[in-house]
Amino acid sequence: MPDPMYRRIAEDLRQKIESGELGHGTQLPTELELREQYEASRNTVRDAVKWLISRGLVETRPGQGTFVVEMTDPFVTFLSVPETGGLEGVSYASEVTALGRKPTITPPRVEIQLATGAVAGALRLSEGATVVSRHQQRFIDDTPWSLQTTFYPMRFVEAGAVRLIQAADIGEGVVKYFTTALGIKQIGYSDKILVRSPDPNETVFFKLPDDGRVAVVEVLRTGYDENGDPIRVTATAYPADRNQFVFNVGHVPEEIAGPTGGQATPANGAPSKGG
Amino acid sequence: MPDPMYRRIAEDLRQKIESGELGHGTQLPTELELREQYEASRNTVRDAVKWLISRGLVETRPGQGTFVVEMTDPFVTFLSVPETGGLEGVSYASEVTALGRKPTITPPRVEIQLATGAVAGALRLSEGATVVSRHQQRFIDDTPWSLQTTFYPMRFVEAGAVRLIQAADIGEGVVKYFTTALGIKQIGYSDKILVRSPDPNETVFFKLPDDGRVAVVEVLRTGYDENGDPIRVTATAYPADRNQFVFNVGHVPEEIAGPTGGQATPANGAPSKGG
DNA sequence: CCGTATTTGTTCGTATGTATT
DNA sequence: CAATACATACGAACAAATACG
Repeated sequence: MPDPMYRRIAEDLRQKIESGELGHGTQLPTELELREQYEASRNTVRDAVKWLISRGLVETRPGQGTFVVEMTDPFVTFLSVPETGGLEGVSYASEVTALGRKPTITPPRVEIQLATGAVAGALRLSEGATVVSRHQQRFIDDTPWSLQTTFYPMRFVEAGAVRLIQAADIGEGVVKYFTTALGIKQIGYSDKILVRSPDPNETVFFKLPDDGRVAVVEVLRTGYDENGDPIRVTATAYPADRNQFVFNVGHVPEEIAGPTGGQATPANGAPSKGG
Repeated sequence: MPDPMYRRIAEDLRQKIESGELGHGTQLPTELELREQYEASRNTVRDAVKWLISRGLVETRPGQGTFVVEMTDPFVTFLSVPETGGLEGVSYASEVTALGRKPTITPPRVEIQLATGAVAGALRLSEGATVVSRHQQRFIDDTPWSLQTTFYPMRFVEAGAVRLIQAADIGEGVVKYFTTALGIKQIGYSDKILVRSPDPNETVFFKLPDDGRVAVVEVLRTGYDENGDPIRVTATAYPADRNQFVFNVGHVPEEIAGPTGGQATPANGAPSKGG
């Protein structure tokens, strides 16, 4: 018996789940039943269930039981632009409706702030410089989907882009608005993607389990003008368990758009025999 | 008392960690000391510590104690190609050495397999068609960094690209080899990024904690030729806690290369006042 | 190398609270 | 209201890993 008992119980249940013997949504035996099946104490079977929870394989519902998690089909976000059409022409709304879902965006919450570390660095401002932040919550089919905050240097407002500090959506997009209002063109952007644990706000908004099991993907997009100067930085947070991201480079056939369904790992594992 | 006790203990410790009162690498009070400080039982303070572990804030070392985790500075992978230069000209090795680290790649493990769901779909082959897989383990400074498997349709081998089925690295890159050997040019690729929990192989190779807390980022890259036909699909898995990914679109200034250090969320949270 | 103290890991028992049916 | 099922909390004992003399 190399492994502790709660691990052996957990591996046994895991095998039953992954083999399909316990399908999505089905209820596991109750703690009392597991205790009898494995001849362990209730605390020990609870440790096994906790291990499964930390893998995202099951969830517990007080008063009901323990259930194999249902897989929601992931939403795919395109972070690159189609070859045809201007830079970043597609908006959030068009991305989503194209897939037959109903997008919602809250009106922006606008704040005037002092730039801190990461934002100041990305915008090449000194710490403490004034920036405008515009924060929006985005939903798909009434499900919370992402939290987005964009930071702009205050000089753009002073130069006449006053709609930045109005709490109303800029329908045509800020990129186009900058072109018409200021003559500033965004000719490129850089996306940095990282995965981290959610902060308390994100946990509440996305209704994530409060054990921090589900990570968030943060996409940091910095836009540049013709002089190579950064004109804005956008931080968007997505729950990692319901999102995928696609980048196309060069020429890619059209059909590679919709969700392709199965995303199981194509055997990145051990060799068929030996190691 | 709204929250359970173990949560209040955990939040208190969390606050001490995030405020810097408990710096990286420092030891937390022992379970016995915590039990005295918070007047709770050992099991309760252990539940609090488990909550911190699941957030990746601390780690326990049997026989030693509980410690605030050390942050390793993340490695940045560029998934887009520089504007100058051919499609996908940069190789893994040059990406890494440019940042002053020593890359290592194992010789490929070559297998002949039957295409399954995801791979068959991406390569537009029928299920059960023959494919060649080439699997490599990649290290940086002797730290396991990624697991990569590329799948090619067998027809390329039959057409003369015999080096695909040799267990030796293809120094100039498979993309270039395809051009010289077969006259096939990759004119674009599509990257799909997703986050999932590690499988047992990845847990061992990356030395991840066996509680599945650290996710892996999987990058699925499908390459296309001039006819829009897929010529290969590469699946690369990275531990989510040590990696970031950068995509550049359009024109982006040169300096946006090195690790920019701080990756704290730039305030995607609640408003300064109210909700 | 050995033995001891310290610290976390595992397992059991028990009691009580809370959510759902 | 009662029954069921999971959540929290306490106490206890022994095992395993580590550090130190």
